[in-house]
Amino acid sequence: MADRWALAPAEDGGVDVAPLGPDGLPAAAVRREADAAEAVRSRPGVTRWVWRSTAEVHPRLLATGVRVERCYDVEAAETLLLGHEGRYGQPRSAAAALARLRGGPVPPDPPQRPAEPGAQSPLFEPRGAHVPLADLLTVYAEQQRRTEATAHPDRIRLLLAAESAGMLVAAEMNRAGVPWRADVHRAVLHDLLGERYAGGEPRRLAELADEVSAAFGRRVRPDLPADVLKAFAQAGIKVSSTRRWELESLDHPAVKPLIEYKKLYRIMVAHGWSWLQDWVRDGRFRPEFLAGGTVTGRWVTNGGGALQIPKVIRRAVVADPGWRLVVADADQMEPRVLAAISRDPGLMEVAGRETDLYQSVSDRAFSGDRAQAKLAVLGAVYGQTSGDGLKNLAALRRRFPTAVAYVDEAARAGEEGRLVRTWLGRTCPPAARTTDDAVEEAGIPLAEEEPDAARQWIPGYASTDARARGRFTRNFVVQGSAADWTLLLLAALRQALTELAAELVFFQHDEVIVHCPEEEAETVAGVIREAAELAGRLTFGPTPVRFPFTTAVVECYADAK
DNA sequence: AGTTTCGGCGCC
DNA sequence: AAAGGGCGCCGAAACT
Repeated sequence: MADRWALAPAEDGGVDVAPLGPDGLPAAAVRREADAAEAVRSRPGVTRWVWRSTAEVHPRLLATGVRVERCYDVEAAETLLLGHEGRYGQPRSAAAALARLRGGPVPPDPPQRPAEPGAQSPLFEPRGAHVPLADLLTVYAEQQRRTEATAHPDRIRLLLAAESAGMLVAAEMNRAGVPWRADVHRAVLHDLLGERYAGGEPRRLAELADEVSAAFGRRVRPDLPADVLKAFAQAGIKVSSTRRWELESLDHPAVKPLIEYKKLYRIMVAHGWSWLQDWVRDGRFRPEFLAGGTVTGRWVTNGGGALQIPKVIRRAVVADPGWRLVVADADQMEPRVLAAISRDPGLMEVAGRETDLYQSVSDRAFSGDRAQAKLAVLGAVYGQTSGDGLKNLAALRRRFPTAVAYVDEAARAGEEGRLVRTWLGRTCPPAARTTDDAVEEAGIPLAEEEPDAARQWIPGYASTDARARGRFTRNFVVQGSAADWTLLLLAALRQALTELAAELVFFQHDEVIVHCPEEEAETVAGVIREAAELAGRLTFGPTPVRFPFTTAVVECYADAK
């Protein structure tokens, strides 16, 4: 039996701790201790810490170098369990869970804190009310009961453990930061945008704006869509937006400089000099990674746009001297996950090899046209409803009927308003009904004059448009099950890296970056591959599907592809 | 003046 | 070639 302890910060700045028995209840009296880090450090035999919120506790442990093997995050678990029970949108704090148990008024969750440019990752984040240890354990015991009441308690247990592991990894990555060379970043910006005039736009942007204006024969601001649309209209060209793919089809001399301007302008505003000022300190880019930030289980970042770093800017991600970046990408993750969850015999067979899956699919169903095969697979996963995608989808269905039927069924379930789950049981929010219905169902008393407060927590993706919702749930089962797998991957990787100096510094859906001493790099690359296969077995059980990674050992992120 | 929404595009 | 899923971010536009 694993050695489980619970921990809750006390109001006097100390911490309450208690050992837990197999039933999840305290096996001995609660102890008040002065310091959370010391309380953990002095109990190296504990294999899992149960606490309210990893974001609240873990950073202060990390600050003193204390390592936690595993945790159970009660609020992360509450979010997942509520979703599984079809009660998405109800307040998910431990305090709210306790209030529901006791039948008292349920406190709303605190509002999401916006990004704080320049701030370190949040250290002593109070998000959620203080909950005494005894109350926390009441909630925990009830969560265990709810877990056992599900159709697949083993999967839910794994999901809760994986999500908690994700919380640990996120906190550790937030502390580490991404190695970032501000000088290289500035050089890239200078190359792309030219020198900056005081108070004005950079030289290259100014030149392109002049070219656009010259082409139209009047002054046009290329960064203002309304101005651009008007200019095209005056030139006798009808265009409904200034999206790039639409502009590209136009025959007009302004198009080329306009597209170039928009590309560079985008880089300047999203990852330019002010971004550098805000988010990079002491050689590290410090975004705040939020595990479980989306309904599919994908992570998000709060601030810094860390999951959208443009390719050209990756030049600035450089390992420390004597260190390397191990950049690892999962190969064709989504179709491999679809093979694992649908158990389609043909797709499992091609996913059972480590070779390019899209090529294998195209050999079997698309006469060797890899691009078409890839479009067909992604179209099936994303719910493509028109164009070549439909024709390709038919070809895919003939050869891999069980796989396509799996996502079709997910789409149908979504359209009919049924719950849809990932492999481990993360659950898609139910379809939106009217605001009033949803409010009543959630049991939240709401003043008549506050309809906006209700709409606020009805997620936008819970669309009332049945077809849009079908596309969402179709994608949800694949994207979400992939996220299940990546959480287990991160947990396994974190565990395996403890013996090394290496640190996980970046994670983006199907890609990880480990920063490590040069001599550890090959070991790390192997560790990632092993973690991926272990995660595959843990997540999906016995399956022939393989989860290969492409790994590159580089000094600079931009050289990984 | 402050807050929310929109348009467009970066990443997967 | 065409426009399907998930996000975050920015400035401008559209509001209170």
